[in-house]
Amino acid sequence: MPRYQPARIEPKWQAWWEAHGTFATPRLPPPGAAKAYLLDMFPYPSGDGLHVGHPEGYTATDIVARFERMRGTAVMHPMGFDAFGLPAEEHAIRTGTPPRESTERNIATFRRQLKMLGFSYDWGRELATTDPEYVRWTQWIFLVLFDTWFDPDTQRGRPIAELPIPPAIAAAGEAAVARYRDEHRLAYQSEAPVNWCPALGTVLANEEVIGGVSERGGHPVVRIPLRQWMLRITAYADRLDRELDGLGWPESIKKLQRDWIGRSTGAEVDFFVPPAAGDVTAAFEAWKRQRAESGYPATPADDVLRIYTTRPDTLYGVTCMVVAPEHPLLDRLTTPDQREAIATYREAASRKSDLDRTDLAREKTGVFTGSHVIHPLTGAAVPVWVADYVLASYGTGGIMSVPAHDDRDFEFAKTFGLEVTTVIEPLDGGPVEGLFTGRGRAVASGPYTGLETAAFIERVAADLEAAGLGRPAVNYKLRDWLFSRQRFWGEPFPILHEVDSHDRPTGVVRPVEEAELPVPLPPLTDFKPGDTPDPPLSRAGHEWLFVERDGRRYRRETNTMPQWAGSCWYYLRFLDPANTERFLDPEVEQAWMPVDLYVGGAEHAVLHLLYARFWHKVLHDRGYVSHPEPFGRLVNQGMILGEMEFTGYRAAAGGWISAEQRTEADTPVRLPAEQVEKQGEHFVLRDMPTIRVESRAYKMSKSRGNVVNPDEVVREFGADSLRLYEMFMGPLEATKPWSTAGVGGVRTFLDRCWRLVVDERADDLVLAPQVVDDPASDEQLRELHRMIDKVTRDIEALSFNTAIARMMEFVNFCTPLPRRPRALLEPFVTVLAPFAPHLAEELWEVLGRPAPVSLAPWPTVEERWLRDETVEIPVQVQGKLRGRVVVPADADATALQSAAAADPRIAQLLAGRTIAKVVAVPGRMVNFVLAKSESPS
RNA sequence: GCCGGAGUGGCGGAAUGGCAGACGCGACGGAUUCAAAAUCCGUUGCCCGCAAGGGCGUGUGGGUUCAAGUCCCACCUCCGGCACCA
Repeated sequence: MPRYQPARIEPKWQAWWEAHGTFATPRLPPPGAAKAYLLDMFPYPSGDGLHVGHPEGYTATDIVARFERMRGTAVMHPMGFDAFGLPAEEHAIRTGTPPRESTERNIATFRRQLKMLGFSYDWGRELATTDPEYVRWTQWIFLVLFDTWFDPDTQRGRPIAELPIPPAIAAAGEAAVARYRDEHRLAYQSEAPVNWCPALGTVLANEEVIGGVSERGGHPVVRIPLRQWMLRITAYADRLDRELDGLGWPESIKKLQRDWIGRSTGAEVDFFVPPAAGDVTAAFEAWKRQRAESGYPATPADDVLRIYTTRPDTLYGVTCMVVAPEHPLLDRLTTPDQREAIATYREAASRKSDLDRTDLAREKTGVFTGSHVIHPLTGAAVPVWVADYVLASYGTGGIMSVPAHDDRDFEFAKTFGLEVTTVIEPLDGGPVEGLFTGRGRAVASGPYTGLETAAFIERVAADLEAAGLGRPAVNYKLRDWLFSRQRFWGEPFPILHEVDSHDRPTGVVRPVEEAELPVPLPPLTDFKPGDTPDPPLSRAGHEWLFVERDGRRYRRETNTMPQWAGSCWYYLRFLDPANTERFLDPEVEQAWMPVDLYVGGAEHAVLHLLYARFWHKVLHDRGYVSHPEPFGRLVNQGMILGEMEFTGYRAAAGGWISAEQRTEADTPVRLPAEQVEKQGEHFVLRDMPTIRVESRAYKMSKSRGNVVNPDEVVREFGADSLRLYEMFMGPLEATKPWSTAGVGGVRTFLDRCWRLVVDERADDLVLAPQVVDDPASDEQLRELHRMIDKVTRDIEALSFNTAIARMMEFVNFCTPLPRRPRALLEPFVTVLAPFAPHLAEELWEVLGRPAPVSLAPWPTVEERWLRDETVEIPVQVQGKLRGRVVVPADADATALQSAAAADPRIAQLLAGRTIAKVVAVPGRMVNFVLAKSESPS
């Protein structure tokens, strides 16, 4: 009884492929062969094992990989693990198990599950970001960043040794030069405010802080400054933005990245801060004269309040200035009688996380500093306020407030009763009362009155620059990348801090020699965070912590890198995973890069993809990689939701309550599909049709209990069924709900494929008696070649659902055939192979062909079988379908028309009518348009 | 609020401006069977009709076109993301 048993054949072929090295990739593509680098976003090996979302993208790339291999392309298709990360560390804190142990266990689970699904990875290239050899090169790349400065003139990263040293610095000695270099490196240290939660003893990410307290436990969080490693990604902001242009990425993802980078153009303008005593006008005039001579300074002295605006055309509408609570000039601007109010406000602001401060629902707050600055164009005195809606970290940390033409300024002015001065009118129509944020024409703007926004901006920026009062400027929302974490389970920084005889840092930093890499994690038994934001590594033994070099004593950097570090370059290491001499052989890099197809979830649209592009560009600038961009084509697989659910609501008082009337007090109850029916737009209870029921699929989650486990699906249906189902569900990029019945459907299809070839009633595994060596008929060949053609084109377009539908049609065509020619079945099995590789290998063997079908040549489509001799053409009268005629495939418009007119039914409809026009599209359709008022009734 | 994406049978979904609903699930009917499972064959958008046939139909309202799910305008709903960036 040889039925289709995936549990028997799947492990068999997985073992076969492994034993024969079927998917091992050579170091370089063979001469003359095309190459394809097909990459999945490697998973974080969580303790829960694989989720059904993982195999969706993995199957898609695997089908392409197998397809390309069969077409003779050299395929790079690797897999690895993004294994540093928080969950392993928290598990370690709870259980005392070292993170490396649990991580290795989880990787073993993931590896087993991935192999169970028959993906054609070259497992010889497997890597984990936690492998000491991998960490070695991650640290090495950090040292490249440390050794690089960004030359704004050429827009490229260059070796720090090439950084021009200003004469004044050079004259100040070696220490000053070293400091100057440190300030220009792409990896640099700075004091940055972080969210410190004393109760949890850890620093939290912004996302982990809600309403000023920790997400977990609800403990207070304070903002404290901490010395952090930063990466100067902002230097590359412009290139990261512009170089998205040529990429084959979804436009939506490009836009997300552009919005994240947030490039805006406008102008910087200096407002004069008058001296506390003396003649303000005279001082202002003197300042202007001085500026006209010296020009606009790159960094503002403390006699000006510098602001950035995207709308310099609203300069005449400024009614106040607002600075961030952290603004450096705030002390100087605060008058004695306002000192206390300002101090209180600042203190309150410092306690808030960024998240609270940007809560839109909140009323605007602020305090007047008591002082005024002088408007550079009008000479008017403008009051200066402090408010936390202005962010210290963007632009200059201060703004000019134009209530008439900016939402936030308008709201602020309303709250505090400040003046609103209209200086822009819409191009169409007259003045607008109150707020108008659009572009338009300037009014009451001195010499600029009457200019339209664009012209105004251009002129005023040029005038300001000529007068040394401002200049055109570009700003980015993107901030430098805070790169250090106070965590154990991450890559240690290959950095040494010089210490004095009392182990106090001298401020001198020294990179670890390349030959000494990797810097290993120290052995620790206690991973718990402490009472201070000191990283766990600071509790390492002295033998790890302190080292001597050239007679000086150093303490190791005890922060670790964030999880993103490893995923920034893994796609490069896959190409040359065993190289002990360098991170990647340039010959190999040039042969395989860039990645031709990168598939993964949209949750990485910004961070991972932006960080990886940044590192790649630095490596490119420094000559280590040949392409400026790593990922040529990107596709995001859609999310797989849980099964569709029907939810009714039980009223607190008892009985059902209709879904649209429910309140928080009513209890949701999950209903079986039989109790529900559709009525018009909504689902209702079958027994009580007045009660509406919600129908929706939800994201899979443990708490909802709708998580589908791939192990169970494979056990019940087989890996090929899981692969095929996930591809058949719908378009790769769409969000779609899981349906176990649907898995059963594709399993039935695979059963039918099996029976097409195998005799199920025999005792042994033998060919079905219908399988014969007859030549295939013309009709059969047409069916076959059309199927091959469609599947080929659909794989190229990643439209796997329709490719599978076409294969199903082909099987439906073959099943009733009493004689099934091999010439039909063998090409079908090869076409099936990328989708259901185990079944295809087994059928290939039953057909008596030499394994593996996985490397058999992809069948060629013969054009002549795609053409029909006759076609059925729809005939319309007045655009309505009224009949069909069969005509030769090459019939022209005239022939079509006469054939259609000859059809009895059409002739009857046309009898006695005046034909105004006939539209005949050869091979498509015929439409008779009747003269007006003559439409048949 | 802003920015994406999507609205097509009971469900998942097909459809270069040219026969709406391919393919699958479910449902119904038949064959097979002592029976059931499995399998095979068929029907299945809605309404009227015994039928032939006819009418309606791709979120809503308008428009372009011989012809619109597809193009244009306005709106509604759902999903996802961002969110005081001056």
